Amino acid sequence: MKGLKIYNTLSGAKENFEPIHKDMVGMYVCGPTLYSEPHMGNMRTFINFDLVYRYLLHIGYNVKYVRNITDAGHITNSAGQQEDSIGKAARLEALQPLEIVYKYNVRFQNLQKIYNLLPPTIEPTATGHIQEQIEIIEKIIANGFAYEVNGSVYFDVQTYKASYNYGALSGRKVEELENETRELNAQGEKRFFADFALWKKANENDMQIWRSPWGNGNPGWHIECTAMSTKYLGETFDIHGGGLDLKFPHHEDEIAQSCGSSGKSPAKFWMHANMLNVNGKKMSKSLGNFFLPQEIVEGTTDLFDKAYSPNVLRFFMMQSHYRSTLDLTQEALNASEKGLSRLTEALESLENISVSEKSTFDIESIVREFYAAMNDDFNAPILIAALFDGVKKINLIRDGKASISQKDKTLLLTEMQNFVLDVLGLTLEGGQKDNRLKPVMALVLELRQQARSNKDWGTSDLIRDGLKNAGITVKDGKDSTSWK
RNA sequence: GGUCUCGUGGCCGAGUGGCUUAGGCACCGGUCUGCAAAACCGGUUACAGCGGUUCGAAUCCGCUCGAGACCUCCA
Repeated sequence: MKGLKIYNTLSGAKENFEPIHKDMVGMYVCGPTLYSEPHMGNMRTFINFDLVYRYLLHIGYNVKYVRNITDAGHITNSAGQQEDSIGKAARLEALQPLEIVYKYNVRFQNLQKIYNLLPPTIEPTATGHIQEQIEIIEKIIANGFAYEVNGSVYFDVQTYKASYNYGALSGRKVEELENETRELNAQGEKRFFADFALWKKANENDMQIWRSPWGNGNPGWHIECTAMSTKYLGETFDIHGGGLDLKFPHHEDEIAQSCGSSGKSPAKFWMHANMLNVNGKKMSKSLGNFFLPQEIVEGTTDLFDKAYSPNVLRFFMMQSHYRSTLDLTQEALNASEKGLSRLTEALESLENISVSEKSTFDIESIVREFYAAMNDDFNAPILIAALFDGVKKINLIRDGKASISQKDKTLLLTEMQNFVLDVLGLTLEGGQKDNRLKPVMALVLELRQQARSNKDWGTSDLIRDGLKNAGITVKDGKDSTSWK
């Protein structure tokens, strides 16, 4: 019992978290569909679950973290766009689906490094698990919850509904689902409008086709997650996560598939990360209001007039709770940039702070706040507030207005580093100064100090302005001058 | 149309019955400083509206207005 509470979408309440197997946690998170570049909104979900992963590790769990890569079923043509006849003719330019996936996966993996995401234990692909998907479909059919029509297999929601609660996760009732006329040629094959495809018969245009007991085709939209989570984590595991937009139908259908095949609900805890908004609206490809994680780091997006480090983006996201929507604005990013800088600088100065006999503050209670915040459903904003409480104390001690004992200093330093670096996944950018630059700067600042001693303000300011143009800020302290 | 969520001070954003100065940024005042910046200290501004429950509500209930999500691939 580590005191962690997690909001479970299944129950709609925070519940005490106890893993199925002592000290072991199995976590599955729905990953990206790599038919195009992941945007910042996609990244928010992965960053939030990275926080979950990091905190679970920090409090001592052995975590198996599975996050899939969808590379089948959704990709119909080149780059997911309308294919023109000329492009089709040019064989060299026509990309195979897996070429597209590979291309964007390389970028996605790079983004994970840039944004300091810990790699999952495994990132399995849908195409690598076709056999497993087929086997689960066979089980579902054998249990009477699916039927085959014309080389396609559909999940039988009405039959399922008689034994299980379809809508357990999303709270939806089948009767209330919109029964709209959808322009799907398969619509006529379904016994019931809410039935969903487990296996689809191949079309002539399909670029990905596999053999199955029902003929050539490709897997349905939801079965891959059931197959891969079952394979790597078992029929029942601890946490299933994903974006809020996947709650229905994707996650609801995963539950149906698991119950329909193994008779067991897949996950004890369902966690949903909320959306990233731009001007109050969900960032999405279809709305076109998205930007790429790479663009914002490089400052090449039109939405902002400057570049921000991935560290700032991460910190910005950590300042809101994962279950809340978050509105991205330039002003908010600027606020995060400054706040983060104050936090990391305090952390650096803590290392060099001098100690006294006694502490003015109750350091242990501050540290307890860190854990209390994260134990309360990963409340990172509260954690950050507590960290800034530490910042304020550190600055007071540094200015000689308060004191800290060696023991407390070690405690505070260790825990603040733990939470800032390991849990929040931030990095100390200020600490990456070029070693060759250090002596040069020391020399330059020495010359400037001499000028200042001689009241030669012209030379002093010339140096200061020149350094500023070079991107180096000179900070005149009480006794010494520093730079960054 | 159906289901659901949200509306907090200039901005972002926690908080779900009384005690949080939440926090960050901005702003104002002060300290420091050759000046400036940076640092530091202190301070102002709030709970969409109306009604109800309660000794007491930003927090519970109802209504109104507004925003958004899902119902179709979607993090």
